[in-house]
Amino acid sequence: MATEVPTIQDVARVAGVSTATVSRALSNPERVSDSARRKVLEAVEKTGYVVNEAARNLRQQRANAIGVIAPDLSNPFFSSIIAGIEQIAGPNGFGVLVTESSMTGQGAFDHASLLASARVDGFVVLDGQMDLSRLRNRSKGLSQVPVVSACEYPEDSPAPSVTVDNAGGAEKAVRHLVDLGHTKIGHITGPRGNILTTTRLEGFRAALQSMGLPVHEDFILPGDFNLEAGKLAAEIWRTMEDRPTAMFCASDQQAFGFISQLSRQGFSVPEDVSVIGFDDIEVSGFFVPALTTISQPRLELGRMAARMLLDRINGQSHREGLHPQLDVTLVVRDSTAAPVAA
Amino acid sequence: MATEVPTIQDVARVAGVSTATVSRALSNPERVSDSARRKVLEAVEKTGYVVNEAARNLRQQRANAIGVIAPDLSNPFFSSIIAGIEQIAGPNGFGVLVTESSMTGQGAFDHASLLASARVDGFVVLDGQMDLSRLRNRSKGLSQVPVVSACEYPEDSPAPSVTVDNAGGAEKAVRHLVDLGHTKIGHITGPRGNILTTTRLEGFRAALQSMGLPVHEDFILPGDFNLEAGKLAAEIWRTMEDRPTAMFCASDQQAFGFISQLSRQGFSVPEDVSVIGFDDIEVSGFFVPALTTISQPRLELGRMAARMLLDRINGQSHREGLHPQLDVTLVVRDSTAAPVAA
DNA sequence: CAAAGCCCTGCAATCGATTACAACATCTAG
DNA sequence: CTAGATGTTGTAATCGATTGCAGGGCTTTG
Repeated sequence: MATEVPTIQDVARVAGVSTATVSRALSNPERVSDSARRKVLEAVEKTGYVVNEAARNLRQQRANAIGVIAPDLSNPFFSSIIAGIEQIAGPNGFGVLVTESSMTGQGAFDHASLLASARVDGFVVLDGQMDLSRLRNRSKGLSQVPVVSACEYPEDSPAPSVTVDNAGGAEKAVRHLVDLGHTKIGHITGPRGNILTTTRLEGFRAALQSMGLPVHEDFILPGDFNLEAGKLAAEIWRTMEDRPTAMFCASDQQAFGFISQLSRQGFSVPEDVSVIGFDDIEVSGFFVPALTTISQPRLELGRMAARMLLDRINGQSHREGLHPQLDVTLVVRDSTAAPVAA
Repeated sequence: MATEVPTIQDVARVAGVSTATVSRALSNPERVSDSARRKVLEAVEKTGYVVNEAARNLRQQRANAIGVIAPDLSNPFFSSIIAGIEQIAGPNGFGVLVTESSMTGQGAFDHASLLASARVDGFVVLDGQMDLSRLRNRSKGLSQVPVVSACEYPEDSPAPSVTVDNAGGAEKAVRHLVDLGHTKIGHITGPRGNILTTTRLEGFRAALQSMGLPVHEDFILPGDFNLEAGKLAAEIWRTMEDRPTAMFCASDQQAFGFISQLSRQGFSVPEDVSVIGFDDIEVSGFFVPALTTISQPRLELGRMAARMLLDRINGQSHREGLHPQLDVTLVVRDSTAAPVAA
């Protein structure tokens, strides 16, 4: 029963043709005669032949796979992007190799080289913290590999990237709150040093100013994108003497943490404070209260990144420095409302 | 600048040794002399050499990679398991290839063969719906590949699997509700035909009976694991004349959908109805109200599956039919309470 | 001092596919 | 009828690493 795995030689023997013909019949069907093609297909069926990717990759000098370096796989935000990458890569015959960059203390280095060389034809990097230039300088082998950053991108990277309009999203959030009548608007930021953090914060500041509102530095609370950060921020908010009546959160998860902790303390949203998030992850519409947020096209982000990477792999080199920016949209739900009169 | 990728030949030339020595110096350092090893390492450094995985895989007849077939990447439940797989696979020198089985109408077939042959050394299958035996019969090539099912497993599969104690979890959930004083307990099931659905449902029934409570068939609502299903179930609950005072939901997401829709309709949890979920995904502790649920060791699930698969790949064949079952725990939070007196 | 054993190294075969090239058959046009 | 074009096929080189085998040098032992 446990027979050998059939090779192209076996197929050729069964079909009564050469291996060259088998190979051609499978990859360029129009280049062989009808009769040969039929014989080959029958033989493939009979033997249960599946091409050996390692041999093909070696010969063709390409892996038919792309690597994805994600900071945190269990974050639903990233997994959606990965799903988008899959949607493009799969049908194009590319496998998707996923690694979590947080895995080693060293950063993603060992994993990157694990994936390196003939293993993948390129990378999509979802981790803005990762030092791409170091990665590329690591070895000649790696420096050849095309890279596309998605979502977060290192500021100085020459690699193409696809992002969303973070500043614009922040502005839409602020405008929504202002339209509702808020004037005391706070912000919980993302983690320090993250490009998303800074662009959203800048967008927040710029929006307030353009609407003629002052920026209270006290209303800007340092945070992170996760649930815990929102909880911590809620504790700070509670202790403030002069509280903002609305908070713009850097992520939906953060907003959940914030709301959760507040309601545990007897406050309610949006009565005591309006909350708006960023991301529009799936559960946001089902939170209590349903979360008003800035919706990112996460799947499209992944799809576009994959498309760009595949193009580069296939030699249609976009000029370096291509940085498309996708639009975000405001989704109004139940966590924002007009402020109650003081 | 855009030089060729260095090969082992280049390293050998620079180091002044044969390729055999380079290969040995890198994979069996103790088998070469100190001086040779030093020369090789220097040459590697100088050239920036990275091994070509395709060539190695071809020669060694192994891919140093495992495939994961998941039903839905954007579901945080699965991505946690994948993270666990990664944690074991990575340090052992294995890459992780992820595919979404929902991707093709045909099921995961094309993807499976995409991954097949020398591309991966084995699979972890997270999709219980997938017809494993068909997959294995597809070709001789595939039938050789070791497979481990995790979480969901096809009932008749001979493949080893790692699961959690779903029936036990259901029982813990019911017991908790009974302890609180509930007697009218309902259940929203998972999707039809899913093994998790049936074991949890059976566990639910068995638990009620063992505690001397009747099973109201009307209180068992058909559902799915997602948010929408919970919302639908809430609509049914609302219209019931004799309503259960507590609901055991087949997943946390479902519970969120249920609670969300109820509160939108002016009901509140746990005052009007207690709700308990299953999974304990990250956000559950931050929901409003924080969700009482059955916690699954998701990371450990992935880690164990990866360990079992790696063992099989390395020839330490567990006897076929090994099916470890991990324990689940009850996590009491705020979505359950004693029923209000009628 | 010779035989046996060990360590280290290099030669060359090998993994399984793809593909350049050449050979051959068949067809077309002059 | 023949030169040339066209279409189909097979031969064999090739991708880059690993590894069985054999040989050379050195040490140990009788």
